[in-house]
Amino acid sequence: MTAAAVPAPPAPLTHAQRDAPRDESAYGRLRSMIASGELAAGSWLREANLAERIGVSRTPIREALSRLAAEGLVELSRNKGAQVVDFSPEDVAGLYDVRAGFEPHAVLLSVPNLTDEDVVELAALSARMEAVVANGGDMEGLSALNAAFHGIFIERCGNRHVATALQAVMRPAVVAHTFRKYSGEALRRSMQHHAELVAAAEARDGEWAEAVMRTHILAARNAAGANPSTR
Amino acid sequence: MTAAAVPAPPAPLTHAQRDAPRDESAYGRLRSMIASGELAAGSWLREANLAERIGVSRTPIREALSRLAAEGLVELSRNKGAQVVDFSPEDVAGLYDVRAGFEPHAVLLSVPNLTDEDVVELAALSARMEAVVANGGDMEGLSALNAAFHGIFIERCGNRHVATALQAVMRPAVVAHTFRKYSGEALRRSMQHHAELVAAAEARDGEWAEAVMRTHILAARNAAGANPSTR
DNA sequence: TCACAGAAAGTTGTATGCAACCCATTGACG
DNA sequence: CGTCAATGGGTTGCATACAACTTTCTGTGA
Repeated sequence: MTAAAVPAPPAPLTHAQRDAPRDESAYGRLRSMIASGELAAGSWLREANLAERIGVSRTPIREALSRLAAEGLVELSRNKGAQVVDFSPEDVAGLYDVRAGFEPHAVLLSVPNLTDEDVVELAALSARMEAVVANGGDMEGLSALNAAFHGIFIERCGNRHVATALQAVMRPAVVAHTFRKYSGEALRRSMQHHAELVAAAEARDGEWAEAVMRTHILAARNAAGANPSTR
Repeated sequence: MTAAAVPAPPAPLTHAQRDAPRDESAYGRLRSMIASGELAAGSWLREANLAERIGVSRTPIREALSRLAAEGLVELSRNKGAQVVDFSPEDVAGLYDVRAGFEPHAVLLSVPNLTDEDVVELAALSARMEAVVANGGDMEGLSALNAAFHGIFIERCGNRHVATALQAVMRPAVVAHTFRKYSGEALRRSMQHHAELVAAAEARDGEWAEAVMRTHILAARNAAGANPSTR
């Protein structure tokens, strides 16, 4: 990818950041229900049922479903309804393959653009994630922090459309699911990658950060049970 | 990017293909109105107004707008409405940069997977595009054919999420706008690229195709008035 | 027993009405 | 004259009602 000398855009917040912790909208509620597995993959989503569970009418449910469909989290069948997309191991592998091919380069571009405040925030997010892991749980919260961490690099790469493209393959549901499948060791290693990314960012060493990010994503692909040898 | 050995998925048709020529739904109508410039970039979209122009009630309009917002074609402001996103030259450059970094690799992966029928279809699409250019016009139709042409490569690359990610940066409105800005010479050169891609596909030479595609996209970036020297 | 037609139930797609909210104008007051 | 509050028009957000479609069940006939 050629470096686009786009002057830092007006901070297009990612979905994961904008409505990460508590989004009371029907869209946010549904998304978190999918991410948590409360709505199982492959299951049919009945609008009336969801409306009652969330406590709104069908109208906002329908808008949320169409938005989720555009993001690829659910699949709509005309006059038949929506179902949560079921990610096969091959699908998950494909998602991480795209990220592995894309995100490290975005990191390479972004490191020179990072402000001191960015680095401080990266360090803080890394520390918070380690704390969550130490307290042993809340994989959904961890997933949100992780999205914010990665989002900083992506937003600073100088091309806001990189975020657009990557968002399509950073499905919260899949990431949360991956975290849940992590072994204790894999989880600790993942946190170490974050710490090393912070170190590379502090050193403003883009190539180092690029390499760490590639490692990080390929390790995640493996932890998701989708390493090349098994498929 | 590592090649994902995903066994050709059940043909997830792209939006551009599924509803390219005539989509009578409110979503399709709105999308084509934006692509054609009938709804100017930056202008506010009033739901009641659109509903009347298209001849439906506000409900399907609202769903279409939220879907278009998820795709990044319009921007929603809560309680204020939607406006067509305005792509600055830097934005357009960023879009083509992402494509330049991504799509050639997808082509490299896809060429070995192309069936004879795929190659025939590619040749047919290329011929149809040349015919449209020879008849001198219908940039919207050309844009649809172009999307189908590129879509074949993307769908055959063995990773359906590549399509998901690329779709986010292949905005029909931008592509159509780029075509409109093409000079006659740039347009003919673009068609030549297509023909050369067909030749590379017939020869099953992935690296050749990859190189042509990279050329093709960078030429498009330049034609869009966004070559690096000018920004 | 099986196949098929018909009806009935359930679900989605659309239209409409009303409340909440934003914005601009206007008027009064300092 | 400038500032600020009230008010009105206009738009969006949500709830509800109804129409259209899909699926399933049931009953009849071979």
